[in-house]
Amino acid sequence: MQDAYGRPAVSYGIFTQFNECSMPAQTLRQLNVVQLRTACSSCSVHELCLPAGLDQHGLEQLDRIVNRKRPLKRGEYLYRAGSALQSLYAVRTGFLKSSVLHDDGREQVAGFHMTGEMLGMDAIGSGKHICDAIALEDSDVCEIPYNELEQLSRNIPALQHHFHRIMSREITRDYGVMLLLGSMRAEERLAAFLLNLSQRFASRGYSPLRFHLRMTREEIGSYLGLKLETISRAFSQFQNEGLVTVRNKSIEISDLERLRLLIGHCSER
Amino acid sequence: MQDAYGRPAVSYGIFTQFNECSMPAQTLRQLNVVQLRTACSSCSVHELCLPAGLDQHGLEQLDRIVNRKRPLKRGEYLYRAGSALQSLYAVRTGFLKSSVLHDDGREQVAGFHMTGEMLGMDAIGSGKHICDAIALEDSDVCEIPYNELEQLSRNIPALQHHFHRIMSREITRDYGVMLLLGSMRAEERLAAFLLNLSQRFASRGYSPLRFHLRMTREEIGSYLGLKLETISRAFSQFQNEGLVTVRNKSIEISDLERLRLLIGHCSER
DNA sequence: CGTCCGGTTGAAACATGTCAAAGAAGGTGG
DNA sequence: CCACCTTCTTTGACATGTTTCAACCGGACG
Repeated sequence: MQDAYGRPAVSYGIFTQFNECSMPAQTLRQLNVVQLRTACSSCSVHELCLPAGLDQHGLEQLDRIVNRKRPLKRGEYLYRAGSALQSLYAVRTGFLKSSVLHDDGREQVAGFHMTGEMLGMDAIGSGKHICDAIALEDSDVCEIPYNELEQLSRNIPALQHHFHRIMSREITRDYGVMLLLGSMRAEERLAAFLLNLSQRFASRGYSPLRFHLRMTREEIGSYLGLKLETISRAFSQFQNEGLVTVRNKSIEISDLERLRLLIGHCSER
Repeated sequence: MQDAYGRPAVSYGIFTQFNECSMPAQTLRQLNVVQLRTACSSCSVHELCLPAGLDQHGLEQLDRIVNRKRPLKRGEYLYRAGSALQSLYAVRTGFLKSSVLHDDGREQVAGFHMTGEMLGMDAIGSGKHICDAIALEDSDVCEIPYNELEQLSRNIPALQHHFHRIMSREITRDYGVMLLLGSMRAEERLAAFLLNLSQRFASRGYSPLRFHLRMTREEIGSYLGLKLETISRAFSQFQNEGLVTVRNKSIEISDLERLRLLIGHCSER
């Protein structure tokens, strides 16, 4: 069972309807209070954000600290640069970006976040977030109060280790982006970006070959260190070469292998 | 008391001589065994890598797990991409780089590391290092077995929190590099780089205005996503404009303020 | 003393950015 | 449900910044 975007239907309780109807805010808030304790143990995507080796007792303890935030509408901020660290967040459904703002107004998209991914670790160092996190579509996130996570992870080694791994993976991801920004040309960057998305969709049970971009060309460009026109041209180029079929924000990868080969073979820069 | 590079003399026991004389390797190794237990508590730079709130007991426990590695010669690897995670490392003296290698041989320098900075966190996620760490000058590092650190940090909240902060700061640093690579032009990048070095030297008690670069133009270029010729030209440009005086690898910043202004005011890219 | 490595500089090539115009998509309110 | 408005996207022509290629310099080192 899949939706219009080729996403497998994920059941996540009565929250589903919140994205589809427009309840008055008042009702919504009341329901949320009830929802605050929604259990990780019954979450359909918990294998994405929780350690495999977590036993029943550990799960229960975690359930006790994890809250569900009010669903975010497209364009809403999850947190803003400068705001104090309260919690880390795990994406339950939806799609977010985080972006760093330079003093002079330049924006650099630092990452895109999808189901099962964790946000907010940038704030642990200084106690303040250094980037904005913004929903690119209506999204639903779990909130993990940071202090309680730290405390709990002292008692549950598996959780502790898992948390370290998540932070470390953020670091390695960043290194990958640096490699991309520092040494690839435009088409390579876009190919790498598409392949990365493809792989992330695939590991969540979506099609690796057909997906919808949730972000604009400008946001892709910002992430890849390019202008939106360059992104647009690169897409056209890929399409002309029969690598992908682009129709607005829907992408179909026609030749995954050639897309892979493109990286590292189109220049020696 | 300063050395030829304007660095304050750091006393760190009998190890000092290892950098200055050339003992037979055999003798060296024997001495190292004795040195393995060199105490953090007596380390002159421990305020750089250890939490402020660590009490005497905590320090002693940490001393028990931290080893001193054999000093690295210039050009030696601390670890290589692909090697299994054993330990994290704190730079005691010296200067290292970490670099990611792309399949096709392209190298991207992901960071430079100086006294008090921690390396190796990239490996926690997968259990393997994803980058090479190479000494750019003779260096001396402390080795912190990762498993033991994880265990110890469960018992010492201050240590745990400190470790999280260090990882988080690595993430925010990476975001800064992404901003730089993604949205700055060549001269801005170099200015940002120099200012960053300046500030790091300053916080270690060295001069913020005069310092020696430990890396080549090519390594700077790789870090900044530019070619070595571009770095060279940018240095010449800065010199012509009276911003810095460059003589080989020695840098003197003549106009810190104008260097700062340069970032964000030379383009709107 | 010659060689090698790192650095500098110039000229030309090239990739990407900039500016502009026009078209398509998507959301909003009547 | 349509019309309008805004935002996003595409494409072209041109400008610009950075790379590429090549020559040369100077210091370090055997």
